[in-house]
Amino acid sequence: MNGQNPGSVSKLLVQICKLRRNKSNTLLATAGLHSGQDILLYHLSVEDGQTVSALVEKICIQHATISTMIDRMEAAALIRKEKDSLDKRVSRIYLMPKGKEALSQVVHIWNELEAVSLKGLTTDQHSLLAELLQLVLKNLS
Amino acid sequence: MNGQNPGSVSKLLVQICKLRRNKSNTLLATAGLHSGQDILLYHLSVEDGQTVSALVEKICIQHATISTMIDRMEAAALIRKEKDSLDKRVSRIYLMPKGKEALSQVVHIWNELEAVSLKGLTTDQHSLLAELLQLVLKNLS
DNA sequence: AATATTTAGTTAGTCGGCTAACTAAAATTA
DNA sequence: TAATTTTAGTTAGCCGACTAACTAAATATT
Repeated sequence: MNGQNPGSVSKLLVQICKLRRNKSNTLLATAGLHSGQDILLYHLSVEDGQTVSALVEKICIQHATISTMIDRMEAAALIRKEKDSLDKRVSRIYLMPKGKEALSQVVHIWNELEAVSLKGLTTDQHSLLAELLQLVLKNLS
Repeated sequence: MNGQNPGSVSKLLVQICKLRRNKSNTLLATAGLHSGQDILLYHLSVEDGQTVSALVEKICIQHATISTMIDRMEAAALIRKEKDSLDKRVSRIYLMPKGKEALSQVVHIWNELEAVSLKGLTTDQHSLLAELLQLVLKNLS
């Protein structure tokens, strides 16, 4: 199944994601975060007070998933959930001091992960990889 | 944070893995499998009757994770767990008919995922991508 | 105005993944 | 041989992710 041909890109992706995720988790743990919470905080840093639905779309996650996630992050004082005054169906999520603090560490963690992943690659290789991954991303979308 | 530079490979990887995983899950569901169970079955197809520890190493997973996974897959009649007669600590895992049947679908699913992911890429681009991902994988190992 | 439909989130239940703490058996070592 | 250490798996508890079924509120329709 794996002779001289280019090899399975899927398998490589699975392995890379597993390793990347493990590394990310251990780093995020030092910031008191769990896997995926970094992304939620990031989107709030771009725009605070977003609705749950808006976050769902940006993170590409299910309503059910983010719902419990938000509850846990609120319990951890990272964020705050508040009902919208006009539309009582919607909830808006706001960053809390502890969330902002974690966020500053998240940036470093992301930079470190990126640096480790691309160690030894030339700028051209980096660009090429990004381009090719863009194509793959488009194919899967 | 994201100007004209090559862009974050990490972000691309995260998005790709999320989409790939979703596609994989829906396909695997048609074979009666859950995420990750395909890989376990594959390794058993390479060598049946492996110990739990051997599978742990090959799949790069935690003992605890595979333990419950095996129980569930045994309950689903995909595999069978048997205590080794010589060393009573170890358990050996064997493919069951239902597992073999699912396996035949897994091959097709993997091929389809690979094809979808690489649609539109030339052979050169495919090779290049695999090479670059190999470098990233090595960096993360 | 009353009914139906769409939209926003939540809850229950399942699965993969992890860590930490544990049992049991084999292999070392004193 | 008896005590210690290592090895193999399990269990409990947590988190992210999903589907399916649900509540509640706003909007559309009749």
